[in-house]
Amino acid sequence: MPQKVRVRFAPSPTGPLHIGGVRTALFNYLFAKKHHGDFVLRIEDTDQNRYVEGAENYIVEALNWLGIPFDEGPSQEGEFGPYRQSERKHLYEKYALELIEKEHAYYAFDTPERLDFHRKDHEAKGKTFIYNWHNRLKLDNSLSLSNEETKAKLDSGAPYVVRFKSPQDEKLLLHDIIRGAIEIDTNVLDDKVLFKSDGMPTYHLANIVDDHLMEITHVIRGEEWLPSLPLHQLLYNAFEWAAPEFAHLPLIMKPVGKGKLSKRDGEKGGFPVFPLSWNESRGYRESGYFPEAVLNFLALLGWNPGTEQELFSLQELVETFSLERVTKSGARFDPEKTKWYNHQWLQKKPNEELASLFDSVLKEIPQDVRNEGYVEKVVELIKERADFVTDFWELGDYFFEAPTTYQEKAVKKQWKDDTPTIISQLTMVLEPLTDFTSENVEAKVKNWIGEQGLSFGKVMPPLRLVIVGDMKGPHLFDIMALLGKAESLARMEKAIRVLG
RNA sequence: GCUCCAUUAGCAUAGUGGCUAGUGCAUCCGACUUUCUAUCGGAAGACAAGGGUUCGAUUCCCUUAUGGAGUACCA
Repeated sequence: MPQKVRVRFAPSPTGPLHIGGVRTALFNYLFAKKHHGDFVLRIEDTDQNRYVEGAENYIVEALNWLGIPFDEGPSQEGEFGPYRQSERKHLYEKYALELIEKEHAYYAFDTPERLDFHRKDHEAKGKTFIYNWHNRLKLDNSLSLSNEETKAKLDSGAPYVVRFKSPQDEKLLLHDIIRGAIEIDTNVLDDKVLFKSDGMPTYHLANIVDDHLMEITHVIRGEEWLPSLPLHQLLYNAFEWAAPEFAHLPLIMKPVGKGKLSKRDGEKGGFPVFPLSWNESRGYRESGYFPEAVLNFLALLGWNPGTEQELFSLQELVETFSLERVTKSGARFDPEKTKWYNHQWLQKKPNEELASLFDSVLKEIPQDVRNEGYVEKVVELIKERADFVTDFWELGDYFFEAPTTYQEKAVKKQWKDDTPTIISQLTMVLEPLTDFTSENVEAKVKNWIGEQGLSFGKVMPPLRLVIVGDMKGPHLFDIMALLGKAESLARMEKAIRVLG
């Protein structure tokens, strides 16, 4: 019977989740749901020095906002809890000892200062200090010391760490779902610390132990972990545990320049790098992005379905996703494209929903101009050219307030000596209309232009200026119809007074 | 420096041992009987370089270059 798929997202609560972390979470979620498995959130807080207040809540809130909640995690306990490593602290030591027992690990007493000295010393000579087979016997540890000496040190309470004894002269054949086979020579590996002198495990130990205990079947994480894969594989071997499958996701790179995407890029480029706001940094949510759009662009960053479809709902992503179709190389982040995704999702939203979102910025506008579905009709006309709900006001302010000023450049270009006369005559044409629909007004105006032997250019642009105050907006007659006869005529008369 | 990973147009990517290398964003140009950051139509633009293997390579192999990651008692 095949094992149930279980994946985990294991962030460190050292700050807000950034967009790369969110994508890792998303891919884990998609993979889990595709295979009807479990998505586990595990908080990797083994480094007390880097703990940041509020970061864990932030992570949970971000996942919820995006609609990719975890099945098990803190405050959502399953049978594999607890889900914070700090609360699992007591578990790890015995595994470290087991490895020492099996001679896959050893005690090391070297002080951080001493190691630092070695590193600096090597660096000065143009060499790299690696704590492993070639020098471990010259360093201060239970391999170089006799059993008695080691015991004496331990008994005296001397601080120690536990290091992994990486094997010598072995060729390790690793497998990654995205990258395929990876071969590595164990001689270049160093003896990583597994257990710290403060009594906490390092990431490496805690990670392997927890993944095993939590019955994780697939480890899907960022490419920055690829160099740790040999160590992790070796640890599974040492414990004689079956290793999960691994998939290392490509990194998300800066829009311009070198390196991976960072918080500063967002500040420079004026786009969010966090799902939710964090202190001064605005999040995608606060910038007006829909969770659907964020999910959508994130999914297509480093993954594609192999078809030309670009717009996916979460459900469609779950159905279509596969790790085999994840790209191998880093993906440069394109903030422009994220807007396009939001634009697309905005078009899909019902006018009613958009209107109610828009309504909240409209609270200063008197109720009587926005009753009877007026806002919905406005939204219908302007949404096509909007990327965000927050664009609506800029795009359609004239639906709520008559122009108080007229765009200068347009006035210069469009407002000729005879324009006031034309507009004035036009008011008289429109005055008797009882059926003030877009089609009817359009027919009347065009007809009149024809009768007068005028050109469209002489009438239409100034008329737009008069109604809108600017040379923008959707089809002019749609605007006039929605504003209504009284308001349209009032604006025409006002413009004649103001612009003369 | 060392180790590992990658390399199709400005960006994200599809794809193939052999027809004009496909798509989206961005760009430019047209159209919508003259608004537009919308829509529609069109255009331009790529297989990093050099060696092999092969009848033939963007596709397979090697080298170089470039980019990325790691190299902590951080994750």
